[in-house]
Amino acid sequence: MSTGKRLAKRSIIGTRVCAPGEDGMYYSGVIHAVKTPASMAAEPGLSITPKTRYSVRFDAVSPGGRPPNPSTEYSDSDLIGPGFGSVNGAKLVPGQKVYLTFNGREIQAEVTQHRENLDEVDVLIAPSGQEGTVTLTKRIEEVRLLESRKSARLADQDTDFARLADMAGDRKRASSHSIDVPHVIGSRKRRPSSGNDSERSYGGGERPLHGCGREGCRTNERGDCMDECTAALVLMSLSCSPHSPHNPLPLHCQHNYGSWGGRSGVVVGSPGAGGASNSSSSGASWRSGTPSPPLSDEGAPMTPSPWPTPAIPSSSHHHANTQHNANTSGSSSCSTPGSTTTLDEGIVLDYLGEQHPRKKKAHRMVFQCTWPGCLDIQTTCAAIEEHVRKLHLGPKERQNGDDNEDDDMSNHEEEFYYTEVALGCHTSSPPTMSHRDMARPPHEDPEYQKQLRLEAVPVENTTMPIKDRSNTFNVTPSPSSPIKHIKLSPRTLPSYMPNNGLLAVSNKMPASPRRMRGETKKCRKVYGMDHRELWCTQCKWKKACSRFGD
DNA sequence: TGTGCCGGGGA
DNA sequence: TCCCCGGCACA
Repeated sequence: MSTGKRLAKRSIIGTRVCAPGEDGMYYSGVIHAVKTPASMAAEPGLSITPKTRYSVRFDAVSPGGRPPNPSTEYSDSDLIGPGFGSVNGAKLVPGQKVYLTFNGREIQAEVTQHRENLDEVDVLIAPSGQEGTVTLTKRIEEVRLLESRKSARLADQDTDFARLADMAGDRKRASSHSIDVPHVIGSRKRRPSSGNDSERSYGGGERPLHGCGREGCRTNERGDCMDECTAALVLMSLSCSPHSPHNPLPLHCQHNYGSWGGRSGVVVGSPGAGGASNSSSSGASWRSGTPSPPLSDEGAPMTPSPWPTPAIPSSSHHHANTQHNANTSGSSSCSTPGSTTTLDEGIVLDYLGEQHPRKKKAHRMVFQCTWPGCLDIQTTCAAIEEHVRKLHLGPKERQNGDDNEDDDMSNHEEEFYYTEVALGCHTSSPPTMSHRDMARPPHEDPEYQKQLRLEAVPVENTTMPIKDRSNTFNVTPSPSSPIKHIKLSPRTLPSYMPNNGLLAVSNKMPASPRRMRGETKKCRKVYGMDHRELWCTQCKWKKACSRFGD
């Protein structure tokens, strides 16, 4: 039975925190007692003073660990967690277990070195889907001592309390000894749109600094800019047609909907492949691999049919009837620039202004492997995929499973490790149809895309695999066209992005995960109350907008 | 006050 | 699971 009221604040008891053990490592646990001196102990959690001591019930520790004595009491400065200190101020010793977001999912890592002067930590990870371990250098604020256990829906938003624990903690309350009631899991308290909001669980923010130089593309104090840029650039190269011939969803949708190689329940809230199902209303949809919401209930997404679809009813002027027959011979993953991509719920991205799907390509495409250290070039899509598969991914990556989307997800990983390179083509950006401009998100603006292309050139002048291999983001050196093709791993999409994450790309990347109100483009605003039928399902249900969601 | 959307509930 | 909506947080 629900009262209909939600608690705005909760006791600090139960808050997950980390406390230092005798070995210098931090161990996670839950506050189970708060002791405030003198008269203020009546209401734990609300009467906290600098002298308050906290008892922590530590989680089970793996063999070899030396958790602190459970009877140890800590002051707030000892603890790391929501409402307490942040990992920024912690000295991480080698062997310290940390969590970080890698390829859109949270993984556990082990600190090998902490360079306090640089605020960097070297961590050892064993990414799923890869053999062996990988050493990453992370910013200290990118690692978390607490495993994120928030709901799936929240997992891709910045309310990752673990991050808040590590990040927001000191940023927000460093100046005060009085402990505000922490951000508690499940709390519906709105996130402040302050600086710490930039702490998103970026799916691919594993790279070191890699600024794109675009002002609107803030690097989030680190290198996460690439994700946003990449996502934005993908708009221009949605020629990354879905791999599976029978899977019509745009790439981002597929990946966000799909499963991600099922790590058995270690980490809740680590959207793997896409890491971006923000709009999931059930909160568990991506965990179960179930698309949520369905692609469209009124829109006209690309149909599974491999042949051209019938004309789309003109009930919506947003639904351009420019479906492109993507069933070109050969691998469907070989994209065709200029195809009109239908995004979520009927929104058609007519990127690059190409209105003529059958327009002959005036250029020749080759395919370049982007696996780190490998720049092998093949002339066919199949060849490069084979190359990637055999040389880099290994045969195990390939299993003949076309029976469901999940298989598609995992079976086409090679797609992410090569890039299509055009040799001497020219892509112009004619103005788009004006009636579509009416509801065009900024990223669909030809001017914006043009700007993106211009800006991408100096940054990615050569094919350059990025450290995080999932972000296979390449711009060819072709002189005639700044950007020919961009392969974007599904994991590249920032995890805060909704299912149709691409639509969320804006020419202004706000520091806040939520758009500022003024710039919010939600279905309600775009279509108005009068055209509620055009709203995305989520908006209709008063859920997080899946179309223009951020 | 309008908006976004969480959480819950009914069908 | 779909759909709706009360109500909270926020601008």
